[in-house]
Amino acid sequence: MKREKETEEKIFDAAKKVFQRSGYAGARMQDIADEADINKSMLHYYFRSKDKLFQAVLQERMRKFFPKIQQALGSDKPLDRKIEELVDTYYGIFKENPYLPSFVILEMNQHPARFREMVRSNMIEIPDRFLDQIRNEVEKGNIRPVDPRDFLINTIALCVFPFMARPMIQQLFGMEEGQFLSFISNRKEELPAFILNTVRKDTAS
Amino acid sequence: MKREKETEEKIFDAAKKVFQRSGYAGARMQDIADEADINKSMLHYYFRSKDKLFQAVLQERMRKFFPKIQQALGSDKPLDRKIEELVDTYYGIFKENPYLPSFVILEMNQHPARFREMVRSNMIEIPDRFLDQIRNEVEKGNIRPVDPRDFLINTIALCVFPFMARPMIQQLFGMEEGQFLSFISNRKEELPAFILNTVRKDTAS
DNA sequence: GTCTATATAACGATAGAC
DNA sequence: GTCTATCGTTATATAGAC
Repeated sequence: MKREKETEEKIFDAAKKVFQRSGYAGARMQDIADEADINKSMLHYYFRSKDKLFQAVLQERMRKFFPKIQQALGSDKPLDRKIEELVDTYYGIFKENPYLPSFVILEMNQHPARFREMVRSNMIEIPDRFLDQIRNEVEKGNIRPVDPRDFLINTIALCVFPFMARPMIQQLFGMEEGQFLSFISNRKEELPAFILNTVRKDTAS
Repeated sequence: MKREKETEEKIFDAAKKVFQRSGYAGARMQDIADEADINKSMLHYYFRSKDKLFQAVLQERMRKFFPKIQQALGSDKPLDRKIEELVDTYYGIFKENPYLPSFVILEMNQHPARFREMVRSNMIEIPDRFLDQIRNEVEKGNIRPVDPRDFLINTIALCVFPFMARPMIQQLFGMEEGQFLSFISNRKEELPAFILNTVRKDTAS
């Protein structure tokens, strides 16, 4: 039957929405049922427990997004093009999933063991090609001597942070929704330069 | 009596710890009581409700830390010295409050209205002196044309992000606690350069 | 598979003795 | 002020009719 798949999917989509907005502890099974417009019992029928449903959501979110990042990091493009592509990837993700960054940060810190296990079991790791590329650029003298891990953290931080800190940014700078979106959109243009500059070589050498 | 203040303080300290680690929704009054080694009823005797206790904690956290940031931003130091001082300030705070960044992000996104009201009522804002300073450096041609808001976001992102993403960083790079701390400590030395470079002027002009 | 009704446990909060 | 006992609610989860 078609109905079967449909119900499970409606529940799952609703769960993604609610868990991302409220986190595990803040989410209510009833909220998810309401969001899916489905009887609360069905949640247990399809997923047994809140914990199981959450695990499924977390897993799906990770499998959907990390590979995209990994792919961008692991491509054979030159560094400047790679960073542009990475910025594009991040913005594409967050445009449609604005709660994703704070959700990941929340669950990562709340249940670090569960989170790490999920990273490990999904074989999420930083492509060697990227780390080697940075070391290579340093050796060639194109960028200044830098720990590749620092550079990666700089990159992700500059991409991700504005989305996580959105409420504070809007309050401090008096932005409405639309103003924030256009600010973010403008920022995107500057972002590759910000990122690459963090490791740009001193010219007064 | 001395006992009075002591109990209230023990509760408050425990509440800070538990709320920062677990967030509002994830925190349990019993956990706080246990952490304080005090009867659960006392929590209500001194603070009436979980919500009131949380508000008190959130308020205290904000009043303790934001002024330090504001002071660093608003000083009359030259930009490079100011950034160094700001990095110092952030690291000083997070060294003793590792859960603070993720806690703020969590509550900011979970209860944006309450958060904004608290920002507003505590008159937390970005010192004009800082924004003017950036505009001035742009005009003088010392840094490249940049929205002061972008520069501020870059600064905070590069300082704060590693503390929020700690579990992921440790997992991806296979770091133990000690290794993370020494990584963070090394990073601190590079940070002012990373930050200032994001807006450094092109030399190929 | 879907619904209603209900079991069961957890949690915030209060009453009342001391 | 501090404790024990307990109330009232809400949350997850299950039983059972259809």
